[in-house]
Amino acid sequence: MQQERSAKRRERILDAAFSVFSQHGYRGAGVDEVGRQAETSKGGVYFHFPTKEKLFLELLRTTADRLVAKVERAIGPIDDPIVRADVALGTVLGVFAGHRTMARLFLIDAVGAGPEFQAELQRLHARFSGIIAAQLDAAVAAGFIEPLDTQVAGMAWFGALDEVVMRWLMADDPGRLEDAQPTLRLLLLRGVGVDEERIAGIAGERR
Amino acid sequence: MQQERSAKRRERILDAAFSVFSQHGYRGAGVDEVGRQAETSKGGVYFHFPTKEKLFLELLRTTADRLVAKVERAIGPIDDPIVRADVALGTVLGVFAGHRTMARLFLIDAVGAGPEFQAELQRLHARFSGIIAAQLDAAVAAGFIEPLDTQVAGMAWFGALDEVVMRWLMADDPGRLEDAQPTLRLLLLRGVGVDEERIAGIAGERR
Amino acid sequence: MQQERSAKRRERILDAAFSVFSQHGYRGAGVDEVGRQAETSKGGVYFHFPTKEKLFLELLRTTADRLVAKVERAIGPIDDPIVRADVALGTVLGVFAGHRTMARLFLIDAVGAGPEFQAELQRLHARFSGIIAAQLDAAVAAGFIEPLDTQVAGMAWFGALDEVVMRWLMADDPGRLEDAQPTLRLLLLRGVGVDEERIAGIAGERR
Amino acid sequence: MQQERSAKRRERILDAAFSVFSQHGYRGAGVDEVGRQAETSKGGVYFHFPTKEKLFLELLRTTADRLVAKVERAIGPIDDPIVRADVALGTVLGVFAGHRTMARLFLIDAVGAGPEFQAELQRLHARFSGIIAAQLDAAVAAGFIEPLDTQVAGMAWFGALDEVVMRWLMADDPGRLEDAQPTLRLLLLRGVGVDEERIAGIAGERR
DNA sequence: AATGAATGAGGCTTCATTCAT
DNA sequence: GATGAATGAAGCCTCATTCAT
Repeated sequence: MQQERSAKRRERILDAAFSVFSQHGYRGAGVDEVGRQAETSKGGVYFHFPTKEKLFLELLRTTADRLVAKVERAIGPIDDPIVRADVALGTVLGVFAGHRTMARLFLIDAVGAGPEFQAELQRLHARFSGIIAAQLDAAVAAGFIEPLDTQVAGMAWFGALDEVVMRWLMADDPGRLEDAQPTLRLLLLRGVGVDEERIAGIAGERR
Repeated sequence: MQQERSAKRRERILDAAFSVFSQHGYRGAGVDEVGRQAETSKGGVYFHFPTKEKLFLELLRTTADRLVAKVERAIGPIDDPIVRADVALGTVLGVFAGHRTMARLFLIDAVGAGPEFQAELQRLHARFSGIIAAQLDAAVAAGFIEPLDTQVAGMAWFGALDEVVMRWLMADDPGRLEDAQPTLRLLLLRGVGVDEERIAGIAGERR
Repeated sequence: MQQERSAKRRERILDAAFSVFSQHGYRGAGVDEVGRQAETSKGGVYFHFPTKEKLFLELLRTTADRLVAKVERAIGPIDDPIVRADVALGTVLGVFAGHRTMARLFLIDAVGAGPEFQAELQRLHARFSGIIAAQLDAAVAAGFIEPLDTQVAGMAWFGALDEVVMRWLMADDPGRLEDAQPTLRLLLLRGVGVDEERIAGIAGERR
Repeated sequence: MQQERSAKRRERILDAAFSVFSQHGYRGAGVDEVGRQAETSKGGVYFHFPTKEKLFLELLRTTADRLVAKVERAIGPIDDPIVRADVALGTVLGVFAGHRTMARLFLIDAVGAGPEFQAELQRLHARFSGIIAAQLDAAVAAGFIEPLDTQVAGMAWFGALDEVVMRWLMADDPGRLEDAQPTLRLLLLRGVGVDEERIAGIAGERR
């Protein structure tokens, strides 16, 4: 019973931390504020997490897990690796579009949290570009596209997505993030060598 | 004479600020440390710059100016817009490759420096993606590629570049950044619809 | 329990602030020193008061309240407005005589604390001279003295008192402040037109 | 020739110091600002005065000298000590009325300038109240008023004047300082025992 | 478990003073 | 004589962390 309560409190703190870190960055975020948003006290936060940095790390890990899980759920039932890559991209785009603050947390820095944290962030980026790269590898193996450096391609995909989202985040008059998707899809799929006909097919399905 | 000395000192401070901000981010950087690296005192920094934020802003502006100037010098004598875009990308890549710290400053964000700074950073990203977009517009006008949303394409190019550089920056064993260029070029040029033959031509010239 | 402790600490800080501000003036007082004298840390002070200025303001307000209350208690049971005025003056004189530092805080100014503070100081002076003026008004109404500008008279009384106390505060060999009271009383009462006989009566009572 | 220029520059610095100290108090005044208002540099100030405190002290002394000289010039041709006292008071009032800033410098503190300065300020107050006391002594000797503690009376006079001026200085809507003079004169002269008839005579002359 | 008071290192900034030119 | 760049101590304030209750 109390365990439950405790776990719930922990969760509330993570949620609050998410919100605060997203808005102020690691260095700018205050533990006080996290406590306040979690409807707890500063001491409460320190009961559940030994350190501001550990709190951030855990936050990053769990949030990343949720996001990766969501992507994997989305591409699970799909066979065509090209479509899988496209859906992965679209899913991430969609999540970010719906959660501006999460986007900031992931895409905007967290400089100042020490090397341990930087490593975690890198791992996160690597997971996403790795998912893309895996689909591209499969596409190469299936003969759908010519061989290429899929690692770099994965990074490029993720980076392109990242920038578009970031600019949208910062814009005064954002418009709809989804409007950028067709161009992005065309650019990226064509970039790795998918022929135009197939792209048109994919675009058609998901219109 | 003194003016010269003063100007030189100012420059030294900017250099030091560059280094310190790059390593610790805006919030994490200390004015004390900037002074120390500039072989000056804290007060010396404040004689030349009224505020930590203003110092950062000026740094950003002047560094951006230098970089943009370098890119424009590089593409100046070239006519073919496709080649220009490629050269612009290559130049930025090269500069970053030679200055890891500058790359961090530009690409890793600096949450906590206030909205004025965020705006400046956005302007910077916009300048670079704008340069790309301009070349793509010219290429469309010249009939080299099919029409597309060049704004989004510019962002995507810059973002792809950004991510590749970032990952290289963070890698334990970086390898050579230039090795990623052929893949990136292929991906991006093919992505906007440049035909493979022309890409091969460009790649050949610059090999 | 904790509330009590906290309140007590708050009080200790106010006491310390009182002492430090009195000795160094607003600008010259250091928050560090306030903490030290309160047997707390700088942070402790800032836990209870958001700002040096707010601390000063609160100090001023509460001390003024106490002083006014004391004066009002002293004149409460007295009917004759002339006597009331005299007692009010005597009370303030007595309090100052017993608390040199408080006197400095009230009478020596605190340039540099911002307009909000200046206003509060003015309000304080106005309260005291207002109390005097009220008694004089009553005395006029009762026909004990001729009509006169009681506002100016109140100021003059307070100012005369202020200067005498100040000089006593600053003197190398202060002597007893109370020794000045008979002269002051004579001067001020006669000044507003109280006849000598009545003055002698008052002076007799309180000798 | 150059001596003249130097002396003139010194004078300009004193003038500027006067203005700056008046506005910000001792602690709040900046040497930089003094230099700027004197159309000189900080270094220039330090060439003429070894220290901020010495500058302030000299300023105080010379300004006081001027003021005392003015008072003495005003009362010089007058014989009746009562009138002399009254004229002295009126002169000071008039000067303050015309120079709000000077008034602040003299009447508002200068806490924070160290004991040497406090002593000087005291000396200044003592000079003025001494002038009054001297006239009162003469009046006693001449049999115009009954004997009394003229030291205390002098202080009281100066203090009353001080407070009235201060309140006028701080008021939102000051009105004319001179309007307070009749009440003040009546209060103070009657206070020391001048009979009403004579007061009426004095007041009549100067109306 | 939780609270919130307390701590103290460290951060940005100001400013009196010095000194090379 | 004068300038203004430079110094560094000191000031106000923030905030991660600890701890008595």
